[in-house]
Amino acid sequence: MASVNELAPPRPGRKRSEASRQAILTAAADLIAEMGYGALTIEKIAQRAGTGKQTIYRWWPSKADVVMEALAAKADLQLQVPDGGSLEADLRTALRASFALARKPEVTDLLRALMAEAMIDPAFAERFLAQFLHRRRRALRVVFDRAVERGDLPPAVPVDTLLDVVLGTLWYRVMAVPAPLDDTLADELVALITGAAFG
Amino acid sequence: MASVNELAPPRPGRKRSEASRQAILTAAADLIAEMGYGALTIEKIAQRAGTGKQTIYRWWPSKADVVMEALAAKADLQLQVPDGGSLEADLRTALRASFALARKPEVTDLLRALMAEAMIDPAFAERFLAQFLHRRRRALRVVFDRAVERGDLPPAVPVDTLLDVVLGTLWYRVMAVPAPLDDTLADELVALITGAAFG
Amino acid sequence: MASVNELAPPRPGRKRSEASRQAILTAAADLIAEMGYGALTIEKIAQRAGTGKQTIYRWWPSKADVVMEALAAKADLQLQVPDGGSLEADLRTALRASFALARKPEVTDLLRALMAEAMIDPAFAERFLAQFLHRRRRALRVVFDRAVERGDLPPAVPVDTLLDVVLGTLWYRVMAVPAPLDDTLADELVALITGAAFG
Amino acid sequence: MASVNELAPPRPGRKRSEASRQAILTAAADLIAEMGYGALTIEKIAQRAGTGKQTIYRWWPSKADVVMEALAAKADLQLQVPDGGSLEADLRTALRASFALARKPEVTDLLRALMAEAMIDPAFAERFLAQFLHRRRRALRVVFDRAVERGDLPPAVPVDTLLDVVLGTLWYRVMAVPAPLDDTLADELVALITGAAFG
DNA sequence: ATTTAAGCGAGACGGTACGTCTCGTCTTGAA
DNA sequence: TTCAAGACGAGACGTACCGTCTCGCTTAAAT
Repeated sequence: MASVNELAPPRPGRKRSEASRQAILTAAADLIAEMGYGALTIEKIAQRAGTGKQTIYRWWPSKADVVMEALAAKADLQLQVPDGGSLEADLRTALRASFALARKPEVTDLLRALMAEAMIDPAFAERFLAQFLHRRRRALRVVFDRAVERGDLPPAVPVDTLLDVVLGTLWYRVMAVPAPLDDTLADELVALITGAAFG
Repeated sequence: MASVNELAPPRPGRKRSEASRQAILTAAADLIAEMGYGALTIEKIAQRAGTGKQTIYRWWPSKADVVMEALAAKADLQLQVPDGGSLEADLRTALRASFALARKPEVTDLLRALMAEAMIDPAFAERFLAQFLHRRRRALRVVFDRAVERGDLPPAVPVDTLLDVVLGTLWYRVMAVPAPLDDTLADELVALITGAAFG
Repeated sequence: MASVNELAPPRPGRKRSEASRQAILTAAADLIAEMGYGALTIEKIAQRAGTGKQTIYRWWPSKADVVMEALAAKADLQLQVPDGGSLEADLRTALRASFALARKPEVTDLLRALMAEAMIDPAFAERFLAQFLHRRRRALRVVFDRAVERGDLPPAVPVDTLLDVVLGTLWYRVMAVPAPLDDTLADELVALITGAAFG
Repeated sequence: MASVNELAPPRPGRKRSEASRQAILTAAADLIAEMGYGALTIEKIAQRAGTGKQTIYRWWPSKADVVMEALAAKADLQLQVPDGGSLEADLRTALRASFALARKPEVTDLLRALMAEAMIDPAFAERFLAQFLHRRRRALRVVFDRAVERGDLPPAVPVDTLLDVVLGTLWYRVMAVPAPLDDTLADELVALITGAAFG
């Protein structure tokens, strides 16, 4: 997105400070790790980053958007699953990668914070779904679409529901359950989905 | 909770006002419906309920606990699933009932708010999990345990993972997806779980 | 001032803290003495006084009103001039007293600050004129009215202009001139006014 | 003012823009008339004038200095009183001219603003007194000095006090009193001063 | 003609204070 | 002892300006 290479209109005035941007994202992530999202404030981010508050308000609509960009800096949002020949192989690959990312402690904290904010602030929810959740959902969907084309799944299979199942399980463990997001869970989900008769 | 039935020692002084308790729960639920959980404050609850703030602080540790009690007043937390003879029947019954409850708009709002708060406030998370989430999880677990006993499921089946799948899907739709929590989804989940070979 | 003794309706809730009121007035006066009115901020007053900002905003409409009340605590606003038998005697008494008050350094600072604010903020100007300037002007006016009754001044004398002359000179020295507000000036003004032929 | 006439070393680089200077002075005066000095900011002046903020900071040490220069553009600061033959005539001429200038609404606003700023900002006070107040005071002083030479006033008369009386009355009406700065006041002051016995 | 040195409009920057909002506690007098 | 009311110390909110610092660009004197 935002490939503004072609005709970036040379606006007047001083350029945005990349150093400040980085300092703000780092400060936000560090503060969440130290004291939790509940205690995160714009003022603390600004102070820790050594910037003015206005520099944050100028570029991000809310502190949750700062956190979302901090996550994007940590996690490649573009999930790519090469064709492994079967649904089972592809799904295992995709889930293990997703789980490995989501269980990294500094990522888990950010995920929880973002989902919480999305449930509280509808305006942010829109941005979070569009820029994060649905992006990854679409990436995972190609695995299922490929399986349907390949014949691994019957054409009538409710792909959206399968996505809800897989992603729901991931998020449920992130949010509500102490059980780990490990390869075992990935394999169990793969077995569940590939083992179901569907019909 | 705190079943003060057995031996309520007759302490001196004025009794707790049940009218105020009800007014507070109602005010909290109404305000969430009107302006969202993000705009909910203790002060607004007190003003709407016509009580003092201290009356809220005296009886609930946080505004999220007020909301949790307001939800308990709306939804019977004790899910009972009579034995329907098969896993398929029991699971369908349980899921349809759960989904019907969770998709009621005034309940959905409260669920979202509580889960959000649980992800932000670890102290509340503990109470929320113990008093709400795990209670319902245990209720659903008997359906699977019964199926294992009955032989509908092999003994080695990872029951906890199945619970995560079912409840995760429920929560994922509540939180992140516009798709409805309807009987179709319940049936698809039942088919997925009962259709899987498991081993 | 505002003797609300007669029928103070017993309002519910906590009473206003007299300790905080005093701390705020003292802090404001001290800060002006230390760093000047230009550097005075509500936040510094609150911090120095050990109160919250809201406690200031709750009781005073602006920081200038705090300063005005701090001045009232230092200077008795009710100027009383006993009848000395002649305009010359009364005027000398009144001016010497006024000048003695106004030249006290901690009072001079507050006077300058209040007049400055009155010229910048029309809403405060109204309060300052009504509650301070005109109150003292009226007190001085009785000296001249008494002189007219007594026959020391002809009935057609423009009393208001004489008040402007006397008070204008006082303020001009406070604001713009290094020359002192001493008894010499008072005597010169008395000589000027009682020596003029008026007619 | 800053007479850089003699040996302006011809420096390289772009010349100061007279258009911007005028636009800034005009914008400052207009904004004061529209919203009062209290709401005047450097940023609003720059925006209204269509200049950058730096262009203001480069040439004026504070916004009050901008206002002072805007006033100089409106009012000739050099008060000249030709010899009219008597103190009475000269003083009447001088006061009527001063009052006529000071009562013009757009001038009154600027005078109030400048005096207020001088009482708040000691650094500006120095410039204001030297470049404005004392300049006019000296111009008026020649009227009294001439009268002493001429014999209209006894040699021992406290000229400085008379200046304080006259200018104090002027400023007091500008600042604190709704009564007009009209010819009547001028005549009353002349009568007061020429009618006093002084001795 | 080219270089060099301001000045210019624009606007981002690190800060500070604003006036408001809400927190959780404390105080008051009535029930 | 609880209740409604409301003041209190605390501190974050989002905004407005401060005075400074780039940024490309326009000028104009010196090369």
